[in-house]
Amino acid sequence: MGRPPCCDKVGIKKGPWTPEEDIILVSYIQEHGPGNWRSVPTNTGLMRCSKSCRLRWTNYLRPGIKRGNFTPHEEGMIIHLQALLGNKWAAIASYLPQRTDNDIKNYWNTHLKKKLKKFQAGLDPHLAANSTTTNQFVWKSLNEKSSETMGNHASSYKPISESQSSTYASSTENISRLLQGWMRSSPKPQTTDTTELQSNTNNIMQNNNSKMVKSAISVAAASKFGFYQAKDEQEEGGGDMMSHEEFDSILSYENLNNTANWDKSTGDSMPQKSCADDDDKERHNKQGCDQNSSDDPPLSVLEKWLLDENVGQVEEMMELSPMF
DNA sequence: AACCCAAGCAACCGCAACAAT
DNA sequence: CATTGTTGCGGTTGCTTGGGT
Repeated sequence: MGRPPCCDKVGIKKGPWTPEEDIILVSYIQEHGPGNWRSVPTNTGLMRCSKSCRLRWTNYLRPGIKRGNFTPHEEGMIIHLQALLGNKWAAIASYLPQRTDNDIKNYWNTHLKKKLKKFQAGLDPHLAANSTTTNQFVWKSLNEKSSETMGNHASSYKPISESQSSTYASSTENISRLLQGWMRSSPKPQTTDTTELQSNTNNIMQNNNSKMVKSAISVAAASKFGFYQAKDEQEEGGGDMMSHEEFDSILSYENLNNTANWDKSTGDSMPQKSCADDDDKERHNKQGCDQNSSDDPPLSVLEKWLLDENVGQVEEMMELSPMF
């Protein structure tokens, strides 16, 4: 009978995060950087446990998160990686740098499982017995299918490296979106003044933009895997966002200039916080900080194999599918 | 309009891994 | 080496929302 988990402590708030809490959290992280989550609730006054703060940051607030529909190619990647790695969502997410493990996990459980079942049901039993083979088959099938449905839109696909400015949402964009959603759902806002709140959000956004960075490994992976994204999707996401384009235009420059310092796994968006920082050295080493160095990233055998294999498959797919 | 149900997703929980002492 | 504290991960829950009746 040990002490209760931190989140069970009296006074710890649970449930959905409010925009105010998000702003407080982002402000704090912007100033101090992610990590040392233990101290976050204490220093910010947030009535949340450290785990909750970390989760909120990594899954929703950190810059670089892409939300919304998964592209057919992302689907394929997930299916393929799941077959290779199993339910290692964090590992899978590392190959889809714009997506969080939670997002991928949810998408797998709610969409892809069903799709796989559906496909497996119609497959040759010998093929279906091998999940890896099956999933790779499904990936191709799905892509072939999606290429049919995409039709003329196929030509509008382009590599992420050419359109990354709009694919990388800032943490403040996330807040903005949340704020708007929250305003929609709350006729009588809990805050004194939502205009002020939005103004605060904008301030944070502007401050945060200067620190907006992007993962070097993600760029490498994206270019190597040949991630593609539909223009339609970008446009679709832009409509409901306050000043989306405006911030995108700023981000596009910042992102490209801060590529090398982004630590995806910690969500560390602070370019000035180098990998050599004593505090984070171990964690960075463990989680692949070396990959941010100017040298070629050291890849595990599995990663090398995976990358090589996927390159082959992507190229093959690009040849086979009109989508690419 | 009211109710029911299923899907989707945000958030929580428990455990494992790791570092510090 | 053992203990303690912190962080990260994967499974699961439960709330919200949208569609159907």
